Amino acid sequence: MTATDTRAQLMDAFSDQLSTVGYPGISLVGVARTAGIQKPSIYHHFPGGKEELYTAVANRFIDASHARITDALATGTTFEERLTALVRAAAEHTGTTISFEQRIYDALDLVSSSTKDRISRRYVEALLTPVVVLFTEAVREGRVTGDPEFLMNAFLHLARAVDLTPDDSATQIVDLFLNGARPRHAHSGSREDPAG
Amino acid sequence: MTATDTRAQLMDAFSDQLSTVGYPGISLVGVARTAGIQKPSIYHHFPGGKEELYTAVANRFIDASHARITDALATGTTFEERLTALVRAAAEHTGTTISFEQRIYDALDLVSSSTKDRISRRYVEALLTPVVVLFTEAVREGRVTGDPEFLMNAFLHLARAVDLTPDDSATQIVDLFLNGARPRHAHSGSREDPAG
DNA sequence: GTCTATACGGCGATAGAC
DNA sequence: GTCTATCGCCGTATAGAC
Repeated sequence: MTATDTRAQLMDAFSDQLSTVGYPGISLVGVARTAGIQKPSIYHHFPGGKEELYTAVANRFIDASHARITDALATGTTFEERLTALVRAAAEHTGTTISFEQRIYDALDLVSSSTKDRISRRYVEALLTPVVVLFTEAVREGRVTGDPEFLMNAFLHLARAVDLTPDDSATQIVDLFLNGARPRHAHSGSREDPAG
Repeated sequence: MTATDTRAQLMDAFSDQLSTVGYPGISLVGVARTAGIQKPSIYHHFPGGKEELYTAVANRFIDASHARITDALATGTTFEERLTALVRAAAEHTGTTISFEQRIYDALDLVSSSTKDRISRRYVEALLTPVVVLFTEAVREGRVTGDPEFLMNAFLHLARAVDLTPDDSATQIVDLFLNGARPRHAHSGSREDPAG
């Protein structure tokens, strides 16, 4: 087993514990055992200990999410398709339990301020800014109205509702975001007729 | 200082720590010091220790939130006003830091299954069911379309976007929820190309 | 790279005095 | 009701052998 494998296994184990118990609840001895080594060996791969392990995991998550977002934006041809792909991308790292992304975010106030600043900046640049850019263009093209930052914030919050209704809720959520919950009067409705 | 005061102060201190560091990160000695007593005295008021303290705090939060929701639903005369009041009620316990409600929820997987079951059931009955009922009636009356549970879930997620834009975002969020982000009058802008 | 052994502190929880 | 004293466990982190 090469060093890279052990390093990756440590990050995997740390991620699992982060998802379930959160940063303060993580036990490094449990992380080490899951990775098949003893606790002190962690400090060979991550001399900074728990916080360096967190930094590595957070950065890896941000990079992976950024790639998913970029793919989602490149995949869809229409605006709706891009939004749907974004919701699905957000759903990928949203398990049946607590969101991994939420745990990453929660831990920011529990690490050093330099780590917090570094991760926060990368988070905004890699995950939020692309969505803001998308909505800025969409507003300019007249597809949606409103402040792009507000739209980004609202859309990402709404997208987190996807995990609880696994059917085909991505399209439902995009439809709700674009057209609202109110029944559409008259023509061009892709929904069923309003009752009562 | 009466017993009730100390008990309430312990719950306040526990709530503060729960908001900032989450359940596993809470230190009972810190909770005791904040309440002005020593650690062992906690067990006089809460013989069950950390978990009983959590149960008390969670139940108090659920009761207070249920009251806020009931008030919100009673205050508004129109459907929109009720939704706006709900968003504002949700924003009341959403500080600049991490949501207290999220911390309550996160801790459910870290306590005994009986506690989890009890809190979860009260949570659903007191906080989710009233919103489902509201949407069930709204669907029947034709104000909105869709599955009431999906609408409840989407609305509550969207309502959590309120804290980051403190202006008058409650009405913005309700407007987005009801009418969507799409411009309502298609002839006002250049929408010659509805596709990507 | 990984190990054994250990230092040092904080944790929840208990016993028993007052 | 609150205290002092203490138990046993687990936490991160380090030292040093191999």
